[in-house]
Amino acid sequence: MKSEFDLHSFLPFLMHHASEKISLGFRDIYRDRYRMTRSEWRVLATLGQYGALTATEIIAHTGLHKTKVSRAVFSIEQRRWLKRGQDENDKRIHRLELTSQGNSAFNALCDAGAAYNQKVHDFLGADDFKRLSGLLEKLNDL
Amino acid sequence: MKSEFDLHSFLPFLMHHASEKISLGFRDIYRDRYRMTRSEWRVLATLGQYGALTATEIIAHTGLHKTKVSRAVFSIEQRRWLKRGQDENDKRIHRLELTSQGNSAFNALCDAGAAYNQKVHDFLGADDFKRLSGLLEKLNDL
DNA sequence: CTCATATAGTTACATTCGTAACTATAATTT
DNA sequence: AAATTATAGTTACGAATGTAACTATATGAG
Repeated sequence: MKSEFDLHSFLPFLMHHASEKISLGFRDIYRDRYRMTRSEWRVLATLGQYGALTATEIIAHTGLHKTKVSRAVFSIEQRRWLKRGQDENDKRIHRLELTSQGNSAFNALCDAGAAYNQKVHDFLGADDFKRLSGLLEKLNDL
Repeated sequence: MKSEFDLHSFLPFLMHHASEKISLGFRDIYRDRYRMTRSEWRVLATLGQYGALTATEIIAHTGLHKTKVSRAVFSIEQRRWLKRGQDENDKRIHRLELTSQGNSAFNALCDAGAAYNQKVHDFLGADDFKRLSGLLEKLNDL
């Protein structure tokens, strides 16, 4: 073992381990209720939160790979949870927007999500939760 | 949009986003140099750090799914980077241990990993880095 | 205006992944 | 000891993923 290298302070490991734990905990909920993948849930939630967006804007918000977004949009569209609107100025672009059914599903999952988030919040305590959120946001600028 | 629910304080999103950013940054290194997958790198690193382990112990350390570990071990074994030793008392178990070639590869990646980790460390600053590591470790007990 | 380059998004293909079923061995019960 | 249950690890198979190539449209240079 190299002395300068320690798995316990190697951020890619720590992050990935914790992230899997946290995201998989909530995944069970949307997977069991709606048979959604993680990408689909993230796209739904992003559209639910921000309203109409293009695929590229969803990518900017989520960091998802463009093929994941493309497939998730297709799949959510097939459920009739979103509709595509043509953009007048740029025919390459679709304005993606949740239908009322899509919004209902989103709202239902928000409730579950808020409850889940609260559980983590309580576990960490308000201060540490806030600190963690802040640090994670800061990493986005790396 | 539900008022109680905000993507910017929803931990599964924050964590996953940040985690992908951080782990993918380093993945380029082991992927380009050795054509390794993330699971393979994690298994290699775990064995490098802790010495001989069983597959179950690797799972305990990393949180990886058992099929990922099984496949990663097979693949690393094929590179001659690890060897399996039979356990005297329990024939189901293999003691997995890096060969000297495996250790060389691990050491080389440690150097790159330490450099990468340092970059993040410098970006966050020592205090925030330490705080973040601590919070991530705390989440393992959730 | 035409040609070259860039961007938005989709798709084909090969790889990777997760679930569930399986084999082999160990531990426990009766 | 035989039967049952539990554990370690592997594998088959379908689902999800990433890379690279592709289509369509837009933008910019000459």
